[in-house]
Amino acid sequence: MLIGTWNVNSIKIRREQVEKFLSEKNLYILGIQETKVRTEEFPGFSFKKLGYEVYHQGGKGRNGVALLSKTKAEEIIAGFKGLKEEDFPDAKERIIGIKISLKNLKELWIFSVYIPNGSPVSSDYYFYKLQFLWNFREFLEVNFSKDTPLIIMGDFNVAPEEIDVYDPEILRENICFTERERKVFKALLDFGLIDALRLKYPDKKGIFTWWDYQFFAFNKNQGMRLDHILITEPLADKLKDIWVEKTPRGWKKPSDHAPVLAEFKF
DNA sequence: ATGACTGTCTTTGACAGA
Repeated sequence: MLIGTWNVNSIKIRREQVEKFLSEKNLYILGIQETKVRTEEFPGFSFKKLGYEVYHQGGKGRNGVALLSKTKAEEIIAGFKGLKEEDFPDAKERIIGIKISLKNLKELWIFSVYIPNGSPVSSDYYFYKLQFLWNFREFLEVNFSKDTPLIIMGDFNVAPEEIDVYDPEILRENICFTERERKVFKALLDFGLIDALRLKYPDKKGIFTWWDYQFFAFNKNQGMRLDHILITEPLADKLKDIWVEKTPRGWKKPSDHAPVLAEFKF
């Protein structure tokens, strides 16, 4: 079963690319980030006609997360499910989760998340990002355990390690690669989450999911690995392979992010 | 060279993104 995550940077601009991608890859589940439309403005019909159930939470012109699934959700979570919600007013535009039931796995939770960017470093917004990540860990502690089958995928806006950026010296303490962000991301993993790509390819260099629109960054493969698929231990031996699908980043009028796909044996 | 790109709205410039 193939699942994926893709920050599309506007579903209005990228709708046809997502349709094409879904048809070509026959994805079972796709998590989408940065739809940039209100909840009710999501073009659900385009994906329903391809056989997907559609779940979306968005905001006016920004944020917005969706899950497209071949299986109907049994439960849906939007945002932090009440945990310190007053401190994180945009959480419902950044976190969506569904519980589905599969033949060999009767309870699987899947999340599509879009962590705040946090730029500029040391601004109020930067500290909001750090607190958002920390609250996400608390949200997991309250609602799940490390033994729950969980797939948390999306744009975390953090490159965890030096091999996850094209040049750690140039980018050191730049947004998405500061010590503080990397520490909080590690703390999130300490809940019991595994970075699926590093489970399969612990040392492989040059794997990125985002490239700046400027500076011919994609042609030079000057990117960062900001989009992740995190899984709990019960799913580790079910992961067959995981990779970044770079092709859509080379299409005309691309998103600045490429999809990450994972193949599971469910 | 405080640049370079892209998408959105307060739209014909400002801003956010990463």
